[in-house]
Amino acid sequence: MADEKENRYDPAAIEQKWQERWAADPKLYAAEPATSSKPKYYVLEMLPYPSGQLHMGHVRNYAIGDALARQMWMRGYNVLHPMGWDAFGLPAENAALKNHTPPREWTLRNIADMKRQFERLGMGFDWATEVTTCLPDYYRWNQWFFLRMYERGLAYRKKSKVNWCPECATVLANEQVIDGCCWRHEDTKVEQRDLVQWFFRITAYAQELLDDLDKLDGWPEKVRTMQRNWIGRSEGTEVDFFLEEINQGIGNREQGTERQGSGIRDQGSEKQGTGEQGNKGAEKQGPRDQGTRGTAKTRIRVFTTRVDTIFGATSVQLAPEHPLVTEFCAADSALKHQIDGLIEEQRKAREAGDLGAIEKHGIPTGKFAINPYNGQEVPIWVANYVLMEYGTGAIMSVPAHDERDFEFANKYGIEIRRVIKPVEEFEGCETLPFISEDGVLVNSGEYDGMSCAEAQRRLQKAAETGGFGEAKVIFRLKDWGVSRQRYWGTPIPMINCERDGLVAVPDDQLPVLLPEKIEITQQGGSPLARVPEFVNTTCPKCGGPAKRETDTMDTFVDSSWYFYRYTDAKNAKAPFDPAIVKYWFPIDQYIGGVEHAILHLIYSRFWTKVMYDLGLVKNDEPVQRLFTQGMVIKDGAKMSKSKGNVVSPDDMVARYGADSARMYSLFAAPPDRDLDWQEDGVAGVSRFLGRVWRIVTRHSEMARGGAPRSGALDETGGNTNKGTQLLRKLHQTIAKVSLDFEGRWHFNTDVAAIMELVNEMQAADAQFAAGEIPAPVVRELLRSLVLLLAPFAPFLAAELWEELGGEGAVLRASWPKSDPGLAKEDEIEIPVQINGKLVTVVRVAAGADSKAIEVAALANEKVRERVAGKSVAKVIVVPGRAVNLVVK
RNA sequence: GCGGAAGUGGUGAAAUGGCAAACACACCAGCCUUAGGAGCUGGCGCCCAAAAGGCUUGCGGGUUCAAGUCCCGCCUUCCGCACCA
Repeated sequence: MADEKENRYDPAAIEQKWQERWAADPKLYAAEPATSSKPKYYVLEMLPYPSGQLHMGHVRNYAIGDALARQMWMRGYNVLHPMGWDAFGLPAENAALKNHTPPREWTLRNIADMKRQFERLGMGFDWATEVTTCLPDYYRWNQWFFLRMYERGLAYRKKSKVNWCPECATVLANEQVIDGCCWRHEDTKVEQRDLVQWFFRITAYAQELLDDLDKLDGWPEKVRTMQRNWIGRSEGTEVDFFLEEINQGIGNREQGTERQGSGIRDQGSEKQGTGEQGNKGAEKQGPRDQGTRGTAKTRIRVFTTRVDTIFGATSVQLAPEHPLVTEFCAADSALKHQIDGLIEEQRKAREAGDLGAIEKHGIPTGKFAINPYNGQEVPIWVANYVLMEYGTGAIMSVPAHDERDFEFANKYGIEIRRVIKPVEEFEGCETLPFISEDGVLVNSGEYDGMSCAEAQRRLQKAAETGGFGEAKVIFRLKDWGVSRQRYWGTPIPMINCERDGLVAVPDDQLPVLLPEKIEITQQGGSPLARVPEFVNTTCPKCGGPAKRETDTMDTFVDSSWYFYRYTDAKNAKAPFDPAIVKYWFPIDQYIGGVEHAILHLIYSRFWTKVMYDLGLVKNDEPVQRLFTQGMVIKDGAKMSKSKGNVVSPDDMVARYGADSARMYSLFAAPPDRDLDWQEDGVAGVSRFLGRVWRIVTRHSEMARGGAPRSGALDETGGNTNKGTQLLRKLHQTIAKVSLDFEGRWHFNTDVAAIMELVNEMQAADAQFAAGEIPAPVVRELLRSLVLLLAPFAPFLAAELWEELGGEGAVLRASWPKSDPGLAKEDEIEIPVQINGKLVTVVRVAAGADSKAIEVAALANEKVRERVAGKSVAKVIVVPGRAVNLVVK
C-alpha cells in the first residue's frame, strides 16, 4: 500500500521541483537573437499593472498566451514571449498616502511579489527582457518620444475643458471617462475644469487609423467596429450663415480673432485642426483659421451632413458655449442668466452620464442669420442639444428632415418646411420628419428636382464658389490629453524660461528624473510643483533661471510602445534598435481583455504610425493578430471585492496546483467567451491530471526501455487490435489539437479530446498491465500524451517527460505529428434518414462510395420495414456523412 | 435609438448544413478502501410505471433531401457608442 501512496499525483512537490529547475535555467524561455535562422514568433499578452496580486483574469490571459508560446517552441519557432510591468499610476500614490511607503518601493515590492506568482504558475516568460515602465531607463524614452512629437507639432499645449476625477485629483482623457465616471473609480463622477494641458495630435492620424483598420483582418471585427465608431468619420459640408450685423462686425475682426487666440476658440482649432487628410500637425494652428473667411462676428459656420436640406433650415442653433453666445451675453445680462442655467444643466447631466436623456430646450437670442443660398433670415437660438465639442458648435436646424430639429421646432413653434420628397410616394411618406436621403428636392429654388446626392454636390460647389462654405470631413476622435497632475508618472520634459518661454529639454539632458524624496499629500495640483529642487532649473537656451513642467504623462503613454522595448530592452542609446524591431515586428499574436479595445489599442496604433513616420519602424501597424479573451466571472457576475465573489489564484494553486488552475481556465469555456469559475471544475481537472499521472507512471518502465515504433503496425505484435485502436485515437487527437492551435483556439475542446484519449487508455489498462500492448506502442502513446499536455500543464508534462526518459526539456521536444494513415477509421457509421428523419445507422467501410452506402441503407432491417409498400423517390448520399431516403 | 455578441440538459459546455447534448461538473446506484477534497464501474435532456414510441437547441415563419447551424421577423440578456448635426 506504500506503493499506492508513492504513486499519488502530488502537484505541490512536482511544481516546486520544476519551478526551481526552471529558475536555474534562464535560457529556457529566452528568444534567440534576431539573426536566428528559425522562423520568428512574437506572442504577447498585455502587461499587468503591478497591484501586487494576480487575479483570475490574469491567470486566464497568461495561460492562453503561454500555451501558444509553448506549442510554438515545440514546433521549432524562435519565440519571443516577454513580460513587463505597467508600473506608473495612481495606486502607488494612494498606497503611499495610506502606508507611508514611497511609490517606488511599493511598486517594486509588488513587482517582486507578482513575479513570484508568475513563476509559481509556471509561465514561460523571458525575464531577461523584462520592462518596468516606472524605471528611468524606460521612461526616459517616453520623454525622448515626447520631444520628437513636440518637434513635429504632434505634442502641443492648450487650455481646455478637461475631465477631472476628484478621486484621482487629475485629468482624464475622454477615453478614460465611462458613463460620466472615472475608469478607475466607477462611482466617482467626473467634473469639468479648465486647465492648460499637453496633447498628442492623434487626430492628425484619424484618417490613417480608420483606413488601416481594413488591413487588420487578424483582429476581432468587434474591436475594429468599436475603433471605427470611436474615430467617427463624418462627411458633410460647412456653411456660413451671415450675421445681420455684418457691417458692424468687420471693424472688430482682427481684434476679435486675436483675443480669442488661445482661449475657447483654440479648442475649435484643435478639433478641426487636423481633420484634413495628410495634415500631420506640421502646422500647430489648425487650418480652420485659414479656412474660415470672416470671423465669428460676421458669420456663423455650421456643419451639416445634409446640405441638400438647407432650404428647409428655419433656424440656426448654437451650443451654449459657442463664442458668439458669449458675445451676445456680454450685451444682454438677461440672456446670460438663461444661458448660464443651460450650461449648468448640461454640466450636471454630463457628470451624471445621461447627457442624451435631458429634454431638448433652447433660448431665442433675438438675433437673426441669413441663409447664404436664398438670403432668408432665420432666428438664432441657443440649444442644449448642440455640442460645442463636435463640428463647429453650431447647426442649421431643419425640422422637416431631422428628428431632433423636429422635436425642437414643435416644442417652440418654429416653422417646419419640407424640402425633400421621396422618389416614389408610399404610404406614410407624408409623415415628418422625413429622414431618408432617397428623395428629390422641392421648395429649393434652382435645385428643385435634383436627387439628394446630386444636390449635395452642387450646393457644396456653390458654397466654395461663393466663398461661404466647403465640403468637409470631420472626426469624432479628439486629441489625446496626456497631462496628469500626479507624481507617479513620466515627467514631461519641458521647461518654462522667463526669457525664452517654453523650451524643450535637450536629448542629452534626458532623462528628467522623477525626484525620489517627495511627500505625497492629498492637496490638489501637481505634486512635483511642491518640490523646489525639481521645479527650479536653468534654461537650456540662455542658462537663466527657469521652471520645469510639473505635470506627468498619462500612463497609456507607457503602454503605447512597451512591446517594442522588449526586443531590445537593455539599449541605453535608443528606445530600440530598428533592425531588431524589424525582425520581430509586427507582433504575431497579441492577447488581452476587450476592455482595451479603444484606449490602449488605438494609442498603440497611433504611436506606431508616428514611429513609422519618424523612420524608426518599417511596420505601420503593431499587431498582426489580436485576440480578446473573455472575462472570468463567478456566479454570473464579474469578480469583485464588493460582491465578495473573488477567487484567489494563490488559493487555487495551493489547493490544486498551478497545472490544474491553468488547465481549468482553458477547459471551462472557449477563450473568447466569459468563463464561469467553478471550483468543482478545478477539482475535476485535477483528478484528470491524477489519472494521467497514474497511467504514465504505471507503464513508464515499458515505455522507457523501448525503441520508437518503426514502420507498419503489424510489426507491433501482441494485441495488435488494441494497440491499433489506441494509436488511431492518439493520432486523431494529435490532429485535432494541432489544428486548433492554428487559429481556432478552442482549447476547451482540445483538453476534452485529450481526456477522451486518456479515458480510452484507461479502459485498456488491463491490456497494458498484461503486456499485451507492444512496447513501442506504449512508448508512443505515453510520450505523445505528455507532449500534447505540455502547453496546458507544463509542470506535469516536464515531470512525466523525465519519467519517460525523454531527451532534454519537454519544451525542446518536437510537437507530435499526426499520421493520417493511423488516424483513419476502417469502418464508419452512417446515419440513415427517411424524409429527413433519423431512422437508424449503418456501418460501412470508411471509403465506401455512394452506391455502397445506398445499398447498405436499403438493406437495413429498420429501413426495409419503413419503406415497405412505398416507393423510394430519391436517395441522397453524402459519402462519409449521411444518407437520406425520400419516400412516398 | 445605432452597432456588435449571445440564448442548447440541474451546471460549464460540444456539434466543416448531415446521429443534438462530446468532454467535464453536480447528482444517483454499486464496488473498493490504511476514510481521501482518493480510486474504480455504471446511470443521468424531457414525456411515459417501463418498454415501444414521442418530444427537444429563446419564439414565429422560410430556404433545403436535411437546420442548433443559412435567411426573414420578434423576444430576452450582455457589451460598446449614444442629442455626433
